[in-house]
This record gives sequence, structure tokens and C-alpha cells, in this order.
Amino acid sequence: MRVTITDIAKRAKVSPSTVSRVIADNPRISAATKEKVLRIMKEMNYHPNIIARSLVNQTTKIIGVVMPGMAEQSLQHPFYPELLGGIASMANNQGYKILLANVSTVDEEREMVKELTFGGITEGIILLTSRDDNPTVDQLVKNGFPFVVIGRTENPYVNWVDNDNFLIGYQLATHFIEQGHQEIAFLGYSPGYMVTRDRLNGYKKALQEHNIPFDPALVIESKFISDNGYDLMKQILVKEKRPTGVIACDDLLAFGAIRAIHEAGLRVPEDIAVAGINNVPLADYYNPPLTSVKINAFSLGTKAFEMLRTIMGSEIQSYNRAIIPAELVVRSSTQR
Amino acid sequence: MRVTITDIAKRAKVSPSTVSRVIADNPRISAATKEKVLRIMKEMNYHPNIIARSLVNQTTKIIGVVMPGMAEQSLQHPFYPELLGGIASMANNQGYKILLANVSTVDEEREMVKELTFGGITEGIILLTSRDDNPTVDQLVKNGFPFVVIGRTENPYVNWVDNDNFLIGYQLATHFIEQGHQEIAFLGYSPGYMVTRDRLNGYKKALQEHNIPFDPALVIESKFISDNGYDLMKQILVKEKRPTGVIACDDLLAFGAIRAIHEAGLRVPEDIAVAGINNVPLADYYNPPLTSVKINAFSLGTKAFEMLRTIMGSEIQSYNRAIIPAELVVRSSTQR
DNA sequence: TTGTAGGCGTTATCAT
DNA sequence: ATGATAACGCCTACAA
Repeated sequence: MRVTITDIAKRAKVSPSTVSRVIADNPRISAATKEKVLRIMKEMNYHPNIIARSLVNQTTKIIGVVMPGMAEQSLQHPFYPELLGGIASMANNQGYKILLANVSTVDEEREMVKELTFGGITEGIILLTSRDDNPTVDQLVKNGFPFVVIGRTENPYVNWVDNDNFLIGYQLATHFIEQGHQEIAFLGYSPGYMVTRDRLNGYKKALQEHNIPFDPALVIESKFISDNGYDLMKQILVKEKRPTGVIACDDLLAFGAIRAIHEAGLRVPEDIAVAGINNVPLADYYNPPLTSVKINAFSLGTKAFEMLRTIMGSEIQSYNRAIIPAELVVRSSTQR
Repeated sequence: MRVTITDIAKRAKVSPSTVSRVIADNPRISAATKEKVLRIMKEMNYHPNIIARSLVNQTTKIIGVVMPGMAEQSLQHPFYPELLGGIASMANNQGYKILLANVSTVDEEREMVKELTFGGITEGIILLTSRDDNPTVDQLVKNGFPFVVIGRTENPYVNWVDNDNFLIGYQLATHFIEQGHQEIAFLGYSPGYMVTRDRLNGYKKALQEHNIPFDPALVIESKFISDNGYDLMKQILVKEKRPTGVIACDDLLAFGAIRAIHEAGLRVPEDIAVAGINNVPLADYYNPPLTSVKINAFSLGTKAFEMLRTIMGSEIQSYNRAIIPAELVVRSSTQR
């Protein structure tokens, strides 16, 4: 049996409320009893029951983090863990704990969010998503529950933090153009995911600004995060008009692409320059080192938590957006 | 204000206990009232308060996962997220939620574990650790709180799941020896971490079995997980007696080492063969593809949860160990 | 300064 | 089949 406030009270010959006051560090208590109670608490190895406290306070100091398909693949990607690290670090030193929810299907997500919101166990939610049509988001909006989305959504009534993916696409494409490229393939476009759409649009904008016609044949679709860059690249290599540059929507895609290029007897960057996005640790170690875009996932996480706190603490409704700057990291894979 | 069981009761003109019975699907209730209550619950969008329920049930359906230094670097490593995925997937479909605790210091870890155990919020704990002297472990043992360690510890009174690191070291070394190597460096030994010690011992055993003298000069120490394989390898390359093979305790270390080797104008595997451990996704994409050991982190996670459940559900004390088999994945980096 | 009593939302026991 | 009541462990007016 766990030791409770009443046990302490009995032993100290005081009332439970007195003990409670000691715990709360209430000033209206004599130094003597305070010290005595404190001593006994230590003796009996007392620890307050968080559940009971939550029930009366209506506050749990827990936030929920909902990740899609974690069990399967998402967490495999360095992007997610870094994000999580950011959230956790911020949450932790503000005394919050993180309830991690991995959901594999949209239905699961809906149910999970329902539980987390109505169940009273969670004070706020951070939702990782990048899909356009997320019913969960609409649901949360309807309930007026405090939540923040990481990844841009089209629903205007949400608080979100994200990178400027349009800018990322734009900067990458500009970088290639400045290096003299005209035929630049875009690898890993995934309709239904705003991320890749924004990036593609940025890419188009850059082309347009330099009067380079946009060629849809150079856009290769794929699932958002996947390791099939190798196959995608082979699709490109068989075409008669070979691009001189490749922008991949993810570093893993880029690595696969490079392998395909090498196998075809071509060199990177001399024959085809390649860049990725996300700047995974190994981008720097790869051969050749891969030009990429640092997404600052950790900051995305910390910012998201910060925003959530603001929302939770405030009575006035507001819809906030935060853009975490991304950073082009140029390495040998795109340098002549 | 959130809608409670009493609100439902009033509206349905029944007592709270009746509503509670409906929720619990108690058979001793008339179909009529049951249906009515159910309907009103839906109408009013009722959801049970998990906190209140936990308080009376003394059960939360939450387990804690404590990771060291997550905020900083651990989570960066593909190993951890995969582990987490395994735990989460298992937990989820058994109706458990995961409370994620990232701790950066030993003190923090101790405090966190105290809160999680005595606070009553958590029914069991999975502790990720690989350090020998973990006071937290001793503490948990002392309290008789259900917990499972991922990573072997020396304390005999713990339940743990791990790979057979001795075997991993042994198999890797044997593989090198079979390829004709005699001078095999061991990169990334880290005293204080059982993992690397076990691996080193396995390596020694293999040497011994083949009558190859053990040369301490070939063992290069480093912090457990770090990205300084490049520098470590340079230390080796300046030595007069150059090894023909390198076993790195982690793939990232191996990647760095390969870069150093290439920079020195040598080839992998022709001049020096290199293998890593953990089989990160990019091992396969690297140039050359890296021989590594698949750790099956996901299984480590699922098994850990399974074990935890067993412990939580059983009154009889027992100390269980589970070994998740690792698997040597031979690629070009060690093949002539 | 300290104690008493009521309540947070639920479940479980005992009546009816 | 249903209702009243106590309890889970803690907090907080209100009293003393």
C-alpha cells in the first residue's frame, strides 16, 4: 500500500490539510510543524499521488504528441526523433510530461485524439501531420482544444509551425540555376502532401524567374518518405533528355538517386548534380557529401511546445503561425 | 465545463451508478435504460474522465519510457526511434499509453523515475540504459516497482532485454578473420558501457580461437556514440603497423573511418576492410555499402513491453532475460 | 496556525 | 434492475 497524505498526518499528529499545506509550501504554517512533517514525509518516503492531484486541480501537466504511423516508418526518419527531442526538451524543463501516441490509421488517430482531449489526461496536443485533408485537425478545431500542428495545414483556424517549404524549393532551384543548370529534375513530389507541393511551387517560381520553361516530365512522383530514390532515378535516366541536376525531396531519396547515377557510369556532380532535403547526419559523410537543407527539426519541436503553452495559458483565441528558417547546406554533390 | 457522469444521469433521470454501469457494459441493466443512456451520452458528447477513473481503479494504463540524454543526441541515432516504435506499437494495441521521459543527467533520471514510480501515474517503466553503474536501476529494484531495462546491466535483480553483444563482437571478428585478416582494429571501445565491453570480449575470443595475439594498441577508445570516427581512424592510420580491418562499434563511426581512409588515399575494402554495427538505413546506400550488424531494435522494444506486461500482471517475482538475435549483414565494405 | 468538511469524477458495495 | 453511499488521494474554502 502506498503512503498517503493521511498516513503522514497520523504519524505527525496533525490534520491532512496541514500536510497538504506543507507540500504546497503554504506560508501560513509554523516552522516547527513544517519541519516535523517534512521529516516524516522523508522517513516514510512519501510522494504525492499525481492522479489525485490532477483530479482536484483539473490539470495534469501532460501534453500529448500524436505522430502518424510511427510504428511503421515515420520514426525511422531522423526528422521525427529530432522533432521529438525538441518538444521533450522544452516540455521537460517546464515541468510537462509527454504522452506519446502513435497512430497508424486515420481512424486510430481520430479515436486517440478523442481520448486525449475528452479524457482529461492531456492539457494540449501537438499533432504531427503533413497531409492536406486531416479530419483530426477539423475535429480539434471544433472542440476548441488547445493544439498545435507541426506542418502546415490548409485549415485557417489552427496554430502551426513549419518551415517555409516554398522557400526551400525556391532556394534549392535557384542554387542549381546559379550553378548553370537548366534541366533540373524534381524527385519525390507527392500530391496530397503540402510539404512537397509547396516545395515544387518554390521550384517552379525559381525557374520562372530565370525564364526556364517548366517541364512536367522532370517531376517524378513518389510516396513522401521512401527509400526508392534508386528506382525513381532510373526512371529518369532512361529518358532521352537527361537532366543535369536533381532535387530530391528527401536525403534518403537523394542517396538512392546517387547510387543509380553511379551505376549508370555517371559522376556526381560532374554529370548530374544532386541535392536532398533534411540534412540527415550522413549527408556530410556520404560520398560525395550531399548538398541538403537543414530543417532545424529540433527548433520546430521547441517552438511548437512554446506555442502550445501560450495557447493553453491564454483565454483569448488567436491563430498563430511560426516559420522556422531552413538553411541551405551546400556540399560537393552540387559543386562543380 | 466538461460533461460528467452526473450530467448524463440527470438528463436521463437515472442515478450516476446506472450510467456507470452502462459505461462498464454491466449486464444487470435493462435494455431500455441502457439504450437511453447511451443515446444521451452521445447527444451530450460524453467521454469518461480518465483521471477520475484511474484514481478509483488504481490503474492508469500508462507506462513510462525513460531515455537518457534524449534531447541532446540519443534520439538522433536511428537505434532509439526504432526501439521506441517497437514499444509504442506493442503498447498501443494493448491499450497502453506511453509517457516519454527524456533525462539529460543522472540526477534528473533519478528524480524522474521517482516521480513516475511513486506518483502513481505509471504502472511500469522501461529504462533505456547501457551504463554499468546505474543508480536508477538499483533504486527501482529496491522499490520493487515493475520495470524492464533495455540493455544489459550487472545488477542481477533486473529484467532486461538486449542483444548478445559478446556474440556480435565474436561474429564480426570471425568474419574478418575468415576473410584473411589478422590485424583488426576495434574502434569505439568505451569503458563504462557494457555494450562495448561485451563486444570487445567477443572480438578477443574470436582472435584467441584463431591463435591471433590480441594487440591492445588496436583498440581505440571513444565515447559510445559519437561522430568522430574520422578522427579515431586518423589515429590509427599514422601508426606504423596499419590494420587491414576495422570493426567500428557503430555505423556512424564506420562512416567517419571510411572517409579518413579514403582521404589517406587508401581503398575500402581492398586496403582496409570496415564494418559497423546497428545497420542504419544508409549502410546499404553508402559507398561502399557497409557491412554491419542488424540489431533488430524494433524487436527489442516489443519484447521489452511484453516482458513488462508479464511482470506487471504477475505476483510472483522472477528475473527474466531476453536475447534478441542480431544478424550480420555482409556488404562490400568487407568483401574482397 | 491548524482542523473540518466538501468536492474533483468515477467505481464498487450494499441495499432496495 | 436501480439507487444511495462510501471511497480513491488530494486540495481548499471556511471555521476555529
